[in-house]
Amino acid sequence: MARTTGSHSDITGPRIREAALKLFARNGYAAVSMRQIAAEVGVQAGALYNYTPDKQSLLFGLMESHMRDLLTARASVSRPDGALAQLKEFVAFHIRFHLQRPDAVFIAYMELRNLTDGNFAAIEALRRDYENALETILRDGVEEGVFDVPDTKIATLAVIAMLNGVNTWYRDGGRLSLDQVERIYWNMVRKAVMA
Amino acid sequence: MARTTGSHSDITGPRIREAALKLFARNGYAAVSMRQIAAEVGVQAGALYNYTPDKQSLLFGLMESHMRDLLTARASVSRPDGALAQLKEFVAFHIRFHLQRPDAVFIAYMELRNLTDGNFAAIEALRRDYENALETILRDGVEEGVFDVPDTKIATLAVIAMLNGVNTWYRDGGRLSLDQVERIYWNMVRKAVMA
DNA sequence: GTCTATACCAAGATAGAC
DNA sequence: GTCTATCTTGGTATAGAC
Repeated sequence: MARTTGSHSDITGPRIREAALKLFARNGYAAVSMRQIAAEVGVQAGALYNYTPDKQSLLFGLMESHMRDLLTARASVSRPDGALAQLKEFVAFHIRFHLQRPDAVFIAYMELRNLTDGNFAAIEALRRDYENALETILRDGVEEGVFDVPDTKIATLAVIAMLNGVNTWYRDGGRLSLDQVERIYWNMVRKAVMA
Repeated sequence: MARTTGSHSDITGPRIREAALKLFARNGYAAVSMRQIAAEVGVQAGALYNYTPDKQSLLFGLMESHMRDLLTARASVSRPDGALAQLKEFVAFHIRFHLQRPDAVFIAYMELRNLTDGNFAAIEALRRDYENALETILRDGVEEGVFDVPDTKIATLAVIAMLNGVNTWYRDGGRLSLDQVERIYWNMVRKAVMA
């Protein structure tokens, strides 16, 4: 949809971010040009620089928003009693949240190496915050005697790695419903860490 | 190490592949230039084209070699009796093989989107072969009654995702020895799929 | 087999008109 | 706020001398 000259500051910004998200996820940050992003939005390349100082900031903004959304969403779900119930809630939350925004998830861990050092550190700090939420649950469960894991840090990374895998194969309308996927993964996670 | 004019066909080829492997893993295929690879080897950019028709072939060659190495290595390990013992052997094999070549592993699944369609299909076929080896073990175990998983395909992907996670954090000389890592992951995998 | 030189093109980013 | 035009840099790949 080609655009003509005019003023659209209120909608162009978000559209640039949407276009960049989609293109970065599909082709990779380094392989996507500012001209491609502009074409997707329907403006000329120069116009992008009214909204971002440079390409790197565009990438960082996308990743930072994603991580903050994740932490905010996680902070606002109900917290049941007991480590087992909390782990179940975490698994459900993680799967649903990540399946709802596959592009952002993909970027958030495929494009880490394309961040400048400072930006990388900022994203890593947010990621660690999220991992710590899960590790706390696992540690509590070990104390309660309901979980048995020799190393909570490694168990944390293992569980997250397993859950992230869902994003590589799940498709809406596929063989399994979201509820089924959630149940299957919850069972594997539960058994893996149970005493 | 700058090089002077001369003939070095027998060593330059492998060195180009090594340099490309390292640089692609560190910075990403799209972000690495042929000039950078040449500089790493110590030749001029034009000389690379005596060894590869283009950059894409260089990437594909690296990924294909890696996948073939994986399948060959997997085919040549001893196959114990019983699904439980085979799963244990698989976990140990997978962790050790992948930790021995982190750069190739990283490329093999981060750079899939930079392959042309035909090259992508070839790599995916090899990957499926490897996944099928694990799925066969899980199916056998379910038949034997030693495993209980509702869906062997998903369990396969979940186990591989969990094991691949080791590559993101393990470092030689770190807090845990390779044997410890192997034991911890084997315990989680075993419990996750056990009846 | 490698070099130097270069053709050709596309990248990120900026300037100034409207 | 967006456009057109352009600057500058660096990309892949090739040609031809040594």
